Amino acid sequence: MAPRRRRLRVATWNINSLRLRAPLLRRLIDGVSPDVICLQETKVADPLFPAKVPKSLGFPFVAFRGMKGYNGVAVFSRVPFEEQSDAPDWCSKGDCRHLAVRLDVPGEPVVLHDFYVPAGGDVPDPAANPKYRHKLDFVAEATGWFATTPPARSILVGDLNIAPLEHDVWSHRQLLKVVSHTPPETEGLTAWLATGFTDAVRRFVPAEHKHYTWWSYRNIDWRASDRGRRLDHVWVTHDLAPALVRQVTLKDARDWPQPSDHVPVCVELAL
DNA sequence: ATGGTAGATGCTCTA
Repeated sequence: MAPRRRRLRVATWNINSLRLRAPLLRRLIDGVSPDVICLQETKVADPLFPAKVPKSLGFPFVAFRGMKGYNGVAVFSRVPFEEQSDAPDWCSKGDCRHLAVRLDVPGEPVVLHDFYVPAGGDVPDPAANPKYRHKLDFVAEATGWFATTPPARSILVGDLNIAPLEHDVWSHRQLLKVVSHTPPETEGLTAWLATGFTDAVRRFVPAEHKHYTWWSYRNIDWRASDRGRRLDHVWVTHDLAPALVRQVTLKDARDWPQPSDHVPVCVELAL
């Protein structure tokens, strides 16, 4: 029997509270018909995880890692998967920022990483700001891990909290000293990418085009001021790059009722 | 140079 090609759509979204915004997942599903949804900032401890939410939306395969109040990641899937347990506890903090699963797709499995990188606080000085130091350490540790465990047939998504390119922010010059776009962060993220990945979204959106996934709640009119940043990413290993079909960034999600400050990003592959 | 909003939590932290 000839192997059947299969389209795989993977969406990533910083939902900023799963329990509060679960109703919005219907809009995400109607918008991009994802096979897999990776969430960040679920903000729910595991014993309180709303298991009915993914089931009722038609996603029977679920993994989650959460804690009280902060952080938290989850994967909802229509495709069977096995959770990988060999990933490190980044920076030994046990703070629920990563899940890795092995998707049971036609052919060899595809490994999917869902990351929530620390935001890093306000002051871009690792000596004065432990949150910024943690962020840089986290990225460096992930870079080291992928460098010594070279990834293949892998997808890495998530809120990486860094906008690496000049046109991933509304003003490159004005954000060079703002956490999310400082040289130590963008250089760190570039080194992590270089452990074996390609930036899937930028294969479809030219580097000279402004492209954002996050707009602050603190702007009265986010669309008019358009002071956005591209903090949410989809990377694929080089062996999967030829399979990339399209990307969709659901900018309209920023205007959904009671929105997250991040919008979903979805990538489709023809495996 | 400043402050603006949002969510979980519980007299404040994180983003």
